[in-house]
Amino acid sequence: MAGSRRVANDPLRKQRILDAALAVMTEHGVHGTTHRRIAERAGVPLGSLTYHFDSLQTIIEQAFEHLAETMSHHYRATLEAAPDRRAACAAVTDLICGAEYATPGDLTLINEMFAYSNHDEAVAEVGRRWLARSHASLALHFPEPACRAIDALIEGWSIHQAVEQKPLDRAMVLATVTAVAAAF
Amino acid sequence: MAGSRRVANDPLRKQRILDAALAVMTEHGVHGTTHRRIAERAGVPLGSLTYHFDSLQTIIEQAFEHLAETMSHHYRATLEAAPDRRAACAAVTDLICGAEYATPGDLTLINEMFAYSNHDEAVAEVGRRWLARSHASLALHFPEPACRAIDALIEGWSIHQAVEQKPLDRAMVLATVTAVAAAF
Amino acid sequence: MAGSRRVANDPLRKQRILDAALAVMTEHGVHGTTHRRIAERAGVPLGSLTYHFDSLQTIIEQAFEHLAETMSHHYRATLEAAPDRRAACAAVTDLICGAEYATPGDLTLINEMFAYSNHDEAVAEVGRRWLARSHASLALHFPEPACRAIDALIEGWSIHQAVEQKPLDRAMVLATVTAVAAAF
Amino acid sequence: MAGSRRVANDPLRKQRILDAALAVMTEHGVHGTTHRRIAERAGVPLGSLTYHFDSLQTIIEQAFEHLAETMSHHYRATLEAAPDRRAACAAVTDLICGAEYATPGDLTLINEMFAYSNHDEAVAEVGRRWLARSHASLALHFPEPACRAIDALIEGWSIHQAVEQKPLDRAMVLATVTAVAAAF
DNA sequence: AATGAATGAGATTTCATTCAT
DNA sequence: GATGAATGAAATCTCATTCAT
Repeated sequence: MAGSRRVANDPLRKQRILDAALAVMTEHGVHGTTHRRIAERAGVPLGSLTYHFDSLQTIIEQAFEHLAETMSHHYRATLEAAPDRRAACAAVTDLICGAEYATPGDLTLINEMFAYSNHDEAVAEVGRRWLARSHASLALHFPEPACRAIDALIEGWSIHQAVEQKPLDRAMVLATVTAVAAAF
Repeated sequence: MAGSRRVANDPLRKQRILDAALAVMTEHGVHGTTHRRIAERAGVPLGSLTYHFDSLQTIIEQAFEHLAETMSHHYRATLEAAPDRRAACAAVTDLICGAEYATPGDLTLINEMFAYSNHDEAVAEVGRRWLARSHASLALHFPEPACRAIDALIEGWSIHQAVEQKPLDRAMVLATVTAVAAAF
Repeated sequence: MAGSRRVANDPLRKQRILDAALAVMTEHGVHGTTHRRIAERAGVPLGSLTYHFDSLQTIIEQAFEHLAETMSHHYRATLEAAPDRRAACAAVTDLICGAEYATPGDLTLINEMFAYSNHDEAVAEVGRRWLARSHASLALHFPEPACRAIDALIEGWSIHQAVEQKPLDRAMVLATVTAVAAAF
Repeated sequence: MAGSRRVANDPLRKQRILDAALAVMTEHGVHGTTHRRIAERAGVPLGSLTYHFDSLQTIIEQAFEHLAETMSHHYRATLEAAPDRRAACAAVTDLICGAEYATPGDLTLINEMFAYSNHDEAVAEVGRRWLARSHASLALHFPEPACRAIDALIEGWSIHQAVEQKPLDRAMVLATVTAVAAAF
């Protein structure tokens, strides 16, 4: 009857669930993330989660995948927009210091993701892809070893900001990035 | 003799529990850490955990505190042993690359700790003290801005190693550290 | 039909749980009332209790609420059926002495409720409403001060019967009620 | 050596424990009474409780026994001091209304005791003795049936005061007691 | 005589997941 | 296709009681 293909009532629901999952992980950490909290946050019925996703673990994995996707794109776009290495150094500095690159909540999520990746192969793969893409984006402007160092700075300072809850000294960051870029 | 002072049957038990907690967190992450797993690992009965600690959260907090303590000491000792800045750069490189500074398991734990610190004020404080002590140790050899940059490199590369599961290029690390140290 | 309204498999379950809770409290007292005992008595799985009720305390509160409701209704009906004050005195005497008003188990429960009300605000409110409704029912036949006195007799003799485990002297009760009614 | 008879270090400790038990029961109810809370309240070590008493139940039983003893004595003394029936009516009214007879906490405890007596034979016996002694004290002034009625008023109004948390109308109480005394 | 560390049984509660509708 | 009532496994935690000292 009428073919069994039907359009979902709420085609954005899966995405809404993943966004809610990220919000819950930001607030409560992976260790405090439950079906119920996600459902409440997303404003969808509880059964909807297990209907759309095999398990909580799957939700977490796909949520992190979505996060990495978004971040990597922004990262890529920012670096592609830089005309030369000097501009690229400034762009990286913006990525590190700027709240528009990553809100405090985003920094929390990145920490959660890298921590979780040690215990979940799918997320580990997401993390590796993230690093590879960052590396590729940086490679538009910097030699290979500088890419690795700059990427470490980005990760490291993300943690520092999350822990210390205060902004970085922009001049110091720019000087460091520039020095590292020039070292190779 | 005749004194009425009671003595613990197993005076090292608290520490054994904390060590077990770290082991469980390494293997399963904070999200997979439970009383039962810790008790089994420590070889103590379940009730022992809540006899010695108010809650699982308390155990996690004190375990991370213990971890930070140990790491900071090693960090400090390594830098104090360096006679001059060149030696200090090499020492930092060892800290970053060397498996004797931090086993893969330790790297996992550090990730867990910084992730958890976003959701637990006591651990946040432990994280801040960790950063402050690292900074102080580095300040034995480097100017203030360089300390912050080097520290970010340490944290960032810790994550990279944990995610990529492969050793860093020692020469590249040393070159980066040296360049950063010279930049200020 | 075809409606998407979900329907409880066992719509009377909540009430069954509350009834079971009262039975357990009768037999074991509030201090011996546990989830397990209630679940067993109600013939429902343990998880069902916390699915339907936030906590054991909530179950106890709602169970007492249900008890008060039932009792108050019977009380009201009995007094409304009395055509005049003489009949009302007889009715009150029946309420006090008659096992059909309150079984020994009910007397126990009433004691439990008033005792518990000193430690739980919700049950305290239930107790106050109970008293107010008793008072209103008595006020159909007696002047205000007599209502209070008669109500005290009902409560007091309930306790006596529960403690002494033997029936009251009906003539003495009737004489007392009549004397109190005439005193104001 | 030196004979094994020794004087206890703290001969009042048993009584201190029983007093603490009553305090805990007043605040938390029998259902919230634990060894630990009693020990803390009494300022004695935990092991002291099981050293002096066989079980928690024993402590509760003896505490209620002590309560009944104290109350009965006060009751008896008050009624013995009354020269005639009129004075006895006033004395009973004082017992019912006066906060010096029973603080709000005492009323709570009496409720707890009668509730608990339905589930503990030893306390049931204490309750029966209490009633018998009250009866005997009242019998100094009133005929047998009046004693039972007056006693019910005392118990009933105790509950009312505990539930309603406000004082009784003394004149109404006196009028009721007088009327009941005159009825037989 | 006295204690408090220690434990195991069991209490409350949470929660991923199942499944009838 | 979708839901939320329902459940059982397991999580956290409490506590009476034991017992080495």
